[in-house]
Amino acid sequence: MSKIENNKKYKRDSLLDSAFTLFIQKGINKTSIQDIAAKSGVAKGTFYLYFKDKYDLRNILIAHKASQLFQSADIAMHKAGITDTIEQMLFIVDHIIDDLAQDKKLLLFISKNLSWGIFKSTLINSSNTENIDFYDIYTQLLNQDQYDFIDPEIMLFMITELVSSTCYSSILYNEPVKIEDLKPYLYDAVRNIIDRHIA
Amino acid sequence: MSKIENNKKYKRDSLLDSAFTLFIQKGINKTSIQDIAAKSGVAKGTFYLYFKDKYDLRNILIAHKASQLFQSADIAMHKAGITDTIEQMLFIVDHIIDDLAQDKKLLLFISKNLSWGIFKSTLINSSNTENIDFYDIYTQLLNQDQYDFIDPEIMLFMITELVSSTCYSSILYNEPVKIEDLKPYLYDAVRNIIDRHIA
Amino acid sequence: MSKIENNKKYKRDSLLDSAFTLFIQKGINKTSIQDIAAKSGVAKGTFYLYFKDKYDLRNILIAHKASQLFQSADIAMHKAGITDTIEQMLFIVDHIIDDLAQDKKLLLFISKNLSWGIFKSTLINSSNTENIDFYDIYTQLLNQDQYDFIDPEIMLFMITELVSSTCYSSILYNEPVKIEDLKPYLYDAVRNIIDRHIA
Amino acid sequence: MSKIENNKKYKRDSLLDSAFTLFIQKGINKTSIQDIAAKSGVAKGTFYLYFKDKYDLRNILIAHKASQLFQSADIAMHKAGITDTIEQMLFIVDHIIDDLAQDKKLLLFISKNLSWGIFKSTLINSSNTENIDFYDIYTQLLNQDQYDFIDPEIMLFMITELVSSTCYSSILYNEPVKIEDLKPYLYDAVRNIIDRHIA
DNA sequence: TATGAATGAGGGTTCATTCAT
DNA sequence: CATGAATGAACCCTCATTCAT
Repeated sequence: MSKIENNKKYKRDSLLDSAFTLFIQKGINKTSIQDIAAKSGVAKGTFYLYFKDKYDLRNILIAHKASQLFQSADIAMHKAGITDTIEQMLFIVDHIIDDLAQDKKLLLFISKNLSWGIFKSTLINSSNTENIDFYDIYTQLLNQDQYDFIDPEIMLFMITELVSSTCYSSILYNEPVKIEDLKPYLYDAVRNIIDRHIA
Repeated sequence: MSKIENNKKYKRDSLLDSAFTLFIQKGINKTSIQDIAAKSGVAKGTFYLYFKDKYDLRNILIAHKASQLFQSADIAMHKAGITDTIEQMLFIVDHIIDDLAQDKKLLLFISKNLSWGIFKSTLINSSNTENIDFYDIYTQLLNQDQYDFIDPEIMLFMITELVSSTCYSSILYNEPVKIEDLKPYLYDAVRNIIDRHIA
Repeated sequence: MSKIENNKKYKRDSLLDSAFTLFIQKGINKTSIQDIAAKSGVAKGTFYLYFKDKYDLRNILIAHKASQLFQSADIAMHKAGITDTIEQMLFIVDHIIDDLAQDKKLLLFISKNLSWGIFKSTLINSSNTENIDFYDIYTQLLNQDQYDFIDPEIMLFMITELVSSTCYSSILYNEPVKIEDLKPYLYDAVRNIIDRHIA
Repeated sequence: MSKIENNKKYKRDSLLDSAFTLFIQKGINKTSIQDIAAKSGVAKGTFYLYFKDKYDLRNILIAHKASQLFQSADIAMHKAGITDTIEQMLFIVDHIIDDLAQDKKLLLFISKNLSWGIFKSTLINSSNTENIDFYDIYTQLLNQDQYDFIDPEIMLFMITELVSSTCYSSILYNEPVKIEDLKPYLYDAVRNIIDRHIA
């Protein structure tokens, strides 16, 4: 990569980082392109050389951040040598929750912007080279031989929604209880959902 | 004087209705007060005679709509003569889901705006006379004698979050499956959550 | 005066009082007719039954307040039995300064709004019955027999402008010195102006 | 780059000029930013690239205009070779009065906006590089060796207030007499004030 | 007389987007 | 590639004034 290429990549990343911080601090609607450019130390016009508009940038950001979460969990899972599919799923859930509990800003951003629709279209079906690992995790879980799941996609859907929506309130506001206190009940519910889907 | 009072009530309702439609069509951020007033056939300034700003109106709308849902379910439940607490909960969930399936716009609006935090502060703890029934339902469920629930608030929280987040995707986009196909799995999961909370 | 007449007079005075307070607190530009009406406990429309607009009310207020100041000084002067014209002028100046030093709000209002132009047109030449005494004081001073003044109107003009403009800064902000410290120099200057106008 | 800088300076000056004219014609309160921008032939938004708001612009204008007056008088005074401090003061007063008599609009603007408070804070104590000459004049007058003035600041204050307030009415409205007829009396009064402050 | 609901013009301000440099 | 001055549409909100009651 040439020096110019490097410089471009650096500017793009800088804009992404700045936008991420500002989206969290003030919300996407109250964040102006001027704000993002200023925080990145570039001119307003430069923004348009890299992104179409604020929402284009946001979508890229979501895919990027969510993908990172799953990759990190996947790597840790393999390191831990877990092979049972059910335990793999629980490990990933737990790892992601812990990551988000550490980084509440990230949770705030992802929760406000990530739905199952985007989850599937942007991440799972993505041809985006950045997010390949993520697609792998998903298909590996669904097409494995250990268990014979009934409607595995519904199962994953319910788990995803239950976990993400309860964690949002619990991690960010400790409502109705803090995440550590919620976890036993939550994982119990998840296990039950899985059990009910085994043929 | 009654004529004027009636006229005011009519205007206020008209503004609420117009705003509701526009919030759904374009989202609250892209809806201007000008838009709302125009759709209601009143002048821009008139809006401010009834509401402080867009968000004041939204909060009133959320409380109103959500309260209606629960009241309607409560009434139907009593008509049906259901007395078992667990069956009551499932009946209410089912009734609300059916209402929302009929009125996707309402679902869209409520989902985007109703969180567990608002759920508790606006509805449950509300001293708002409009929403009294709703508070009653909640406390009746928690303080009944039939069952001895462990952490009933966590239980209700998990049920609420699981149901609301899965229904959003399922009713609106039939993703991953349509609501009728999701229901068996969903109610099964709900029942399991309840079972695990019985002492 | 009938009961209705009394009521009308009362409302008018109430509007004048409310406006005076608000003009001082927030300035005339930031005071709305709504504000004035609300403070008086009457409806917005009622304002227009008594005054043409905000500025109509203000002019009436100025004439009224300024006239009061001079009347009060005149009465005190006669009580004190001062007969020498020069001493009369100095007595009036001193009395008004003391009144304004006691009532800084009044000073603020009058200074911002009273010019020599209004002074003459509204007060001196006024056929307004409320301000008759004031006109008398002015003509008495000019048409007396004790002294033979050269250009007495210029003399009064210079005295009025010197006193009013220096007092504003001195009473309100103690700049460059407080009024008690300014007085000796000021009265000395006034006496000198008078002396130079004696034929 | 110099072209752009020139253009910016031109725009800024154009806005200042337009505002000045409008402030005089309609008063600052009735002058909208829209008006100023339109008169300058720029878009409304452009105004905010140069000034924070209307009052920011006004303050810059006052300092600028008042400073010009004193500079012009100072230059003329030195050209005339006047060295006696008392004569210097009278020369400056006379020069400024003549300038203002020629430019009634300027007088109108300055009178409505310039008080002793602003006089001191904005002009005398200013670190603004534009107004340095002005500060010099003031300190030179106060700290000279020819005369030993008692309370020189009070003296200057009284002269300033007397001159500015009488000139306003006289120049603009010829009330009570036109400025040429007032001058003899006024300068006589000023000389007397100075005399009484010599130790 | 008195009301106060309704109006809608108009103000200040922000900001996405363009384009000459 | 990068800039940032300029734009002007669009926003929110206030308020003097009117008029049906």
